[in-house]
Formats: sequence, C-alpha cells, structure tokens
Amino acid sequence: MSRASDRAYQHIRSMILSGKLAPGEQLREEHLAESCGVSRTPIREALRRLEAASFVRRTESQRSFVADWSLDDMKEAFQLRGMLEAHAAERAATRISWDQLERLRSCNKAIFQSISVTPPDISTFLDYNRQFHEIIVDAAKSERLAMMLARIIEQPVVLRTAQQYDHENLRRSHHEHDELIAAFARRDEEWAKAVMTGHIRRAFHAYADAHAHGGAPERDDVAA
Amino acid sequence: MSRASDRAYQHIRSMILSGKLAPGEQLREEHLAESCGVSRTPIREALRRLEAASFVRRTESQRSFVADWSLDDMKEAFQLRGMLEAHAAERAATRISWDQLERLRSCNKAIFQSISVTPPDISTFLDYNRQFHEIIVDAAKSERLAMMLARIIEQPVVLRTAQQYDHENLRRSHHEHDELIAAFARRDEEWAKAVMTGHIRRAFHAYADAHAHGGAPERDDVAA
DNA sequence: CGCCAGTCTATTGTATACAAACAACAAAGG
DNA sequence: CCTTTGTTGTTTGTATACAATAGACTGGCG
Repeated sequence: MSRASDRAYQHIRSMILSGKLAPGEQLREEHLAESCGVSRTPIREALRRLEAASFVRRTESQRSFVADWSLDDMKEAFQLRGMLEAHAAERAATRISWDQLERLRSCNKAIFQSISVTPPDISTFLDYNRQFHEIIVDAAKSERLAMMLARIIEQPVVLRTAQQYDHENLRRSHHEHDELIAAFARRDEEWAKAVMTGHIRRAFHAYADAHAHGGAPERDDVAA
Repeated sequence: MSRASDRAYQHIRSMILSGKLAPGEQLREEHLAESCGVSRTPIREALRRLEAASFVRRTESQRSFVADWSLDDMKEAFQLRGMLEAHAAERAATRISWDQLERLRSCNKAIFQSISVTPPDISTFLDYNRQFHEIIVDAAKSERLAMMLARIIEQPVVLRTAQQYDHENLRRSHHEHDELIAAFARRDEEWAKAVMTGHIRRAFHAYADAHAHGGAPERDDVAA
C-alpha cells in the first residue's frame, strides 16, 4: 500500500466518498496528479482500478467521470450482493473449518458487546461485522467469488449503510449472525443460504429507509 | 480497439489461450513489450486488465504469471456464471422489449440453420449463440451484472467450451433457447431463470465430458 | 556443510516529454 | 438560421529514462 498508485487510489476514492469530487464531475489526470502529489502514471493506474470498482466511469473517448448512482443502481448492487453472498454462505457451509467457525463465534460475541453499551459502538460493530463476512467469503473458498464480492462491497452504493442502524436493526443483525453460525455448525447449505439472503435483504431495506429519511452517514462501511 | 494497449491485451490474451504462454509462466513487461511491438506503458495497462479478467495472476511482489486453472476453478466459474446468467434471465423476463424478443427469435433461427447443415457450421453457431446471450444480458438492464458476466465469460476456463458439442448437444441448446424465448414472451421470470440454469449446467457437463475425453478445442468461445 | 549477509541483477514503479485524439468553438457556406 | 468543416486547445496515449525494490547469487562465517 505504500506505492504511489495505491495512495492515489485511496485518495481519489476518499474524495469521491466524501463528496469532494461530485458525481458526474470530470476527472482530469493532470489535475488529480497535482492533487495527489504524484505524476500522471500512477494516477492512470488508480483510475483504471477505480473504474473497475465502478467508482469512476469512462466515456468511449476515454474521459473519466465520477460515477453517479441511481436508485435502480442501488437495488441492483444489493440484489447482486445478496445473491453472491448467499452463494458464499452456501459454499461455506460445507467447507468452513472449525477454526473459522470459532472465529465467527468470537466475532459475533464482540459484535454483541459493541451493541450492548449505550450508545452502541457502531465503529467497533462495523469492524467486526466486516470481519464476520470476510471469514465466510474466505470459507467459501472461491477466489472469483471473493473478487466479485469485494468489488461490489467496495461500491459507493453499498457503502454508507452504516450509522443508520437503530438498536433494533443492530440486534437483529447480531441474531442473524447467530443463526448463520448455527447453520454452518450443522453444515446446512440451504439454511445458511436462506439466512444470508434475508440478512442482506434486511440490510438493503434498512439502507433504503434511512436513505428515504435523508440521513447523512458519517462513516463508510457495510453493516449487513 | 486501435489503441496500443488494446492490441497488447488481445495479443497477450491470444498467446495465453493458444498456449504459447504456458500456465504458470512469468510475464515480464519488457519481454512482452518487445513481443507486442509497443513500449512497456501499454503493456502494463494490458496486464492490469488481464489480471482483472483472471488471465494473469500477480504475486504480492507485483510479478505477473499466466494463471493456471484447476478443475475446481472450472466448476467455480461455471457455477458463478450459471447463477449470474440465470439472474440475468430472471430480470430480462420482465424487462425485455418486443424488439429484443424478435432479435432472439431471429438469432435462434440462424442457430437452427447453422446446425441443420452437415457438418454443422459451428463458427456461425457460436457467433449467434454469443449474440443470443448478449441480448438477454442487455435486456436484464444491469450494468454491474453485465460487467461481471463479461469477466467470467472472458475467462479461459469458461472459454473453449466450443467445438466439443455433438449434434445432440447443439440441438438441445437450440431447443433450450426456444424455451427461453417462450418464457420471455410470457414474462415468466421463474421459468426463464430455471431454463437458463439448466442451460448453463448442461454446457458445463458437456465441457467436463469433452475435457475428460481430452479433446482439443480449435476455437475459443462459449457454447451455452 | 549449511546458513546468513551483503551485493548485484533482474523487474517493476514513477516521472517526464512528446504524440495523438477528441471536444469545443469559430467561420463559411447553404 | 442551421449545418458543416476547419482550427485550436485540452486531455489522454505512448515512449523512454531513471529510481526503487524484490530475488538470486556469492562469499564468508558458524
């Protein structure tokens, strides 16, 4: 991560997420280079990766713009994420190791603690939540799947789900994780898949509700 | 496509598919540059794209190697493709336009003609088959989905399914397409999804069988 | 004989200069 | 007044030189 192109990637990404670069705005390589304090070469590489992650869109004439996301885009991304993550859970059910299962348990224990205090420690919740899902994707043992999920989860639409959860949602999230663990312990693919589908779907509705109410997120992360 | 980086991409890709670059072989930028007749800059860009498409793998120290594919990788890719393409069919069922439906019909008519001659015109079959699936993905109206599918279909594992089909498989493929068209015409999402799932699954087994028999493909394309 | 350190080479990362392409605009013709 | 075409400026594409870094090799030491 100490390479200039990586730093440029993170820098541009955060500028997009923070809104410093507005959706639809054109990204000029030279301008970004100046802004990031590097030359155009690493900027170009960062732009390609940002494009692959759907943060940036390029016209046929190779000009880059900050991607803007419609409501349909959001639905799409969540639908895709739900499908892929359910598939991951299905695969993980028969492949997960005892160690990974144990780590899921301790993750969810930490999650429980983070939401048991008042006010809930959302930041900690998010960290462990991310870990929880990462363990599952890892247990699914499919690099391609992991790659695709990483790309979707990275996306601005799916990000920003956090901070929006009320206590009820946090509690339900924790409970669903418990159910996932139970499904994994029983090696029940169907169950794991079904629980994960519902889990992501609930996350989507929580996001949609929060979005409708116009709340602004303070931190970017997934909260499924 | 006339840009040097695009030509480099195609050139390296074809060298990988043809086996001129063996799986596991290291790819040196300078060497490739010489081989493609361009400088390292467009090669670097091509390598990043090839990496995103899983043709190329990079170590943590940024060295590039031709990806090699295990049998599990193959299964994985087909599973993912089946899931995504079924999802595409599901979405397409309620979104497809009359014009697109008509184009599907004419595509499948052309497919029928290509397999009615002796010997079957596999090349034409493949072209129209690709068109057929493209129309469906297009009708699904999900850019993200299209992007992901494009990436999977591009992959060496999923490629090379062609030329392997016997007459029976070709006929069944045509018939399944007809059933898909019927499902679309009735706007029946579930039906479309189910047919597509079986369609891709059959393609997988045809591939697996052909692979087991050790047949060598002469042309790279998908034949679902 | 094996192992570690230092050096050296091979390979990738970055900066910069120049070339090419595109978009915006202006001018001329219908 | 609209369309079309040429011109100009802005932006991206490519080549090349140089810097940094990871791997390989060699020599010395335990």
